[in-house]
Amino acid sequence: MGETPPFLADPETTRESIMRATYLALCEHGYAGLTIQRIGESFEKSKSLLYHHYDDKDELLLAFLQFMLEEHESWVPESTDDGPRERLDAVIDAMLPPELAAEHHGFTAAMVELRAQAAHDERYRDQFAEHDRVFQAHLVDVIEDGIEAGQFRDVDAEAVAAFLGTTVAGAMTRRVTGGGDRAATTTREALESYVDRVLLADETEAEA
Amino acid sequence: MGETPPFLADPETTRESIMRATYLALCEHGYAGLTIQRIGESFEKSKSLLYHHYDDKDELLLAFLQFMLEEHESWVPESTDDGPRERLDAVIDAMLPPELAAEHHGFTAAMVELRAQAAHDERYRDQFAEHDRVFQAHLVDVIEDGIEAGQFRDVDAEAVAAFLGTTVAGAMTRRVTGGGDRAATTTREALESYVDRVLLADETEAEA
DNA sequence: CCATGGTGATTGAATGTTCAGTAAGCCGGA
DNA sequence: TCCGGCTTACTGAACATTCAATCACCATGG
Repeated sequence: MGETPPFLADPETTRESIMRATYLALCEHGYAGLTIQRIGESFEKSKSLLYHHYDDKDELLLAFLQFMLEEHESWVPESTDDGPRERLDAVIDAMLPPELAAEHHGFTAAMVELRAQAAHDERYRDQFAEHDRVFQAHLVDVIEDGIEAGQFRDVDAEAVAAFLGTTVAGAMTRRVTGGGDRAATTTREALESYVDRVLLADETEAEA
Repeated sequence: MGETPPFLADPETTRESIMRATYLALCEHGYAGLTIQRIGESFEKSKSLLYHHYDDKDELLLAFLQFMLEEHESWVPESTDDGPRERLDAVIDAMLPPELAAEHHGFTAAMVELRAQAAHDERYRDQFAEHDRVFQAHLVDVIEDGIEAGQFRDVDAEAVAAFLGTTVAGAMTRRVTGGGDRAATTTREALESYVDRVLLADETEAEA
């Protein structure tokens, strides 16, 4: 424990340092076990300083989600070198890696917990709605590029992206709240076959 | 607010009454806002009596989940009259109704929150793993019946059921944590088309 | 008279939040 | 260069609240 994604490795401002501490505390204790005290313990400065920068715990966590979303946006490799199919696989891989490393597990679990807060808190709901929009827009991009490149069938990209996003969200949730990794791996296989069927059906139909 | 499913309508034992109170409090306040006090307020007897019947809050909630699962099992209509396709649609409808009534919304949201607890609590994880098993077994039943009846293609029922279950879980989650009902309705449409494609492909292939 | 079901007041711990105060930079003027 | 005032970063201790859990006590039927 103590690993962070690269953009959190060596924070330069105090706020970045707080984001890092929040990340670490979330991974270690989950949202349910997250207290200001615990964030303070992963923080080189004092606990009360958190209140100097953020009004309250919720504002801090919302800011954390916003921060992660922004970093995530500026982090997507955008490797247009590969073909559309490879790019699509890469996106799914990023959200649903075949083997969930121990450190990633804590963070994934915490994100599932955080998302659940959206069920009764509008601010979280807005935040995750935006997150979903960004993720889905990315999927739409990849799919439409594939269509223009003549590699994918001329499907409704929005609809396919929404479906993929929903299924991936379900698999992420199940992976950490139920049957374990098997839920994720079988979902990946099923998605492969779905993509084959729906997006690459040209060849399949040609075979028929 | 104040509506309950039929099996909770008029509790006969004190324990059933506690389950009912828990249900009502969960719908009204969500898991995040659920306190023993609030359960007590939806309960005709006193709050301390809860501790007479359950050791602590967690035991009560776990018992509640177990209770809901058992009632749900004994509640499935098993209408074998309809065809396999109709039965499958009915199952999906039950989990993902096209219009989420206000009262159902609170309960769905609470279940999403409750499931998120499984991310850091093994007892909840076991509970929801069992829930998923039961639900998926039901789907497998319907699919296998459809295959035997010659209405569905000879697919891997386990795999298809797992995929459906995951997607439905994702849609339920998104419905209450993000984009609202649109996530659920588009997912339903996509699932329809998936079922057409994967399970009923005989006719489609015949057309080709 | 005691076991079972039930009550209202109380407590103790956890935790978010505040606050008075210190240290450290910054800047314009003498 | 040094000084005074001003602002920002930061701290430790205390405060206020929430909430699960308990306790002493009551009632009623067998």
